[in-house]
Amino acid sequence: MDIRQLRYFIAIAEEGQITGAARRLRMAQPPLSQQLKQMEEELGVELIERSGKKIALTQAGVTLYKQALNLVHQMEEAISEVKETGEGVRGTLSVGVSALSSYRLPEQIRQFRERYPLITYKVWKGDTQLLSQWLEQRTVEVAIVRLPHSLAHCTTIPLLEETFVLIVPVSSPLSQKDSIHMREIADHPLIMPSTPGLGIYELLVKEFGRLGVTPHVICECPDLSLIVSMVGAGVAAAIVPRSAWETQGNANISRLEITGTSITSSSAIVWQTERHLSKAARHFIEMFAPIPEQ
Amino acid sequence: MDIRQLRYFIAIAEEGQITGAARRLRMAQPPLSQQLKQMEEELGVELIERSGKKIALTQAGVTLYKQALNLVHQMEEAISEVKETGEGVRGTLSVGVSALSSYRLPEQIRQFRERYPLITYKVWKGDTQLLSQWLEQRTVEVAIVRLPHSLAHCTTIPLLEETFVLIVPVSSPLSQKDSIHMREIADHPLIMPSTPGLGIYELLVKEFGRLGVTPHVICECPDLSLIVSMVGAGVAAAIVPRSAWETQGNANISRLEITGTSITSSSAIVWQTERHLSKAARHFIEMFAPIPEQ
DNA sequence: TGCCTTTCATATGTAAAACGTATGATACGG
DNA sequence: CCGTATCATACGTTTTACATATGAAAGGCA
Repeated sequence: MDIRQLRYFIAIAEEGQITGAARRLRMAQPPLSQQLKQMEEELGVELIERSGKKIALTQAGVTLYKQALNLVHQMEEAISEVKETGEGVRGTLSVGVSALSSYRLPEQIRQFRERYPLITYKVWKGDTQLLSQWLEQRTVEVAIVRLPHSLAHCTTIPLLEETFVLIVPVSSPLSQKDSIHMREIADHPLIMPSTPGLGIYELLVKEFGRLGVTPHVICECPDLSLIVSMVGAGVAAAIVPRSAWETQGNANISRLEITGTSITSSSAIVWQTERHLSKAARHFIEMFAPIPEQ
Repeated sequence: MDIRQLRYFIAIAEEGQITGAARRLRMAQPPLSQQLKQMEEELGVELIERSGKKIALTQAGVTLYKQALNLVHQMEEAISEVKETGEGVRGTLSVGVSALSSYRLPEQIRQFRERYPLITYKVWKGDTQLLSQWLEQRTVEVAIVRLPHSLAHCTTIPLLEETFVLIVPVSSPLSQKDSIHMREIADHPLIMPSTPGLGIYELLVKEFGRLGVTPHVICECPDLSLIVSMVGAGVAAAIVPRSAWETQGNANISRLEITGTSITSSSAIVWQTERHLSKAARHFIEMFAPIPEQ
């Protein structure tokens, strides 16, 4: 018993005759009679009542008809779901994010969902070491990290570059200003974003060095929302990517533009070069940038 | 795409390799690879990731696996349901009853349900003319009537014979007695069961005639429960089959054995001889008596 | 590293199954 | 009563699923 035979039976049941059903199925009548007979033998049940010219469904026939409708429908549903999954319009996307990139993910997912509303997500958050492990084990297919990173065997596509801003508590005298020179920042206690393996901390320290000053770092923290909380609580000021301010900022915090420097940071989307990318992941990446040929 | 291929894919997914799946399916490995390839082409989707020796399901593969499990299960359910219907352990049984037999039907159905709990019922109640029409149109498959009847082209199996009893209101002086002679009944006003086409009325009248008396019939009624109600209300006495008293009797009614006669009545189960009987109907009939060969 | 084993893919032949054509049997309608 | 329509049977053809033989490539082990 297979789906083809179920389709045959549906046609027979709905046409009320074998000849008509055969016409509808664009096939000859004898093989259809033959298939019907075969089904009856396989099931050990009469499916139609043969009284001369006309046929009528037996009870078993009615049962089979209902079931067949259902099964054929389900089969079609299944096929289209598999196709959609293959095309990446449905499926599960596993994304790893570093702590310093995670705050942008919700917006990225929101945007992606507009185009591919059937995709579901698994989001993992961890430091570079964990991300590397997850990429290796295929726990995640893609990761979003801060550049520069130290992930091996990966293709990296940088996302939008962004400048840094200084966020300060509104209680601070600095909150009266609109901007501040990089060199001047070194005079104030600072909280710095820092995650093992991520280069932002080194990048900033090197830039301070180029300007001949040493920052007064009172706290390193890998979690941006925690940094923002600390600033909001009046602990100190912090240098953070502009988008971090835009998404996490609140009334307790003021933002100062940083002058006298041109350092930027960018997130990047990363995946293992040699391994297979699901269509969903491919689409996700392509939302930001074209994927280079292997 | 058919069920067979779904089974193949389930084996591949669960074994994690094609060779092992082929072993489990008791077939050679190449045709299985071939079928898998064919499915992928039909769906336009990669189902497994080939990285050398090992295989892993793609997202589309996972989707298909889940769907396949579901579909194969549903197919098996459907097949067994159809088989059960064909064997008459499931299905719908349409029964017609004459008014004079209907009061026994609940017990018959209760009994039948013990053996075939999956059967559902459609019960129709009407006079002989209607029953005949219903049998003809296949509105009902079988009918239960009082003998003798006048149904054409039907096979009749008599059920248990039963004698008649006289039921009287407890307010009647007759209720003091245990039995009464048939001839004596003619002295009292009577309600008689009577349905067009059913022979009970004629049977009883003829019996009175044989004894040289004429009954004093003040009411003819085709509905037994109505007769019982009337007796209970003190309208008159009534001659009814014994089982009618047993099932419908109540505290307002006394029963008297009838002596001086040996007339009996029996219900019978009836169906159209030349037409197909569903297995459910066949089993229902066989609960009471073996079905004669055609 | 090199060899062996395991696994998947390809090629080709064979057996089975589905299908089409031709034809016969039977019932319904004019 | 005959013509037409429908289902069943018989037989040949095509398609397709399967088996065998063999090649390619990757992982395991010395």
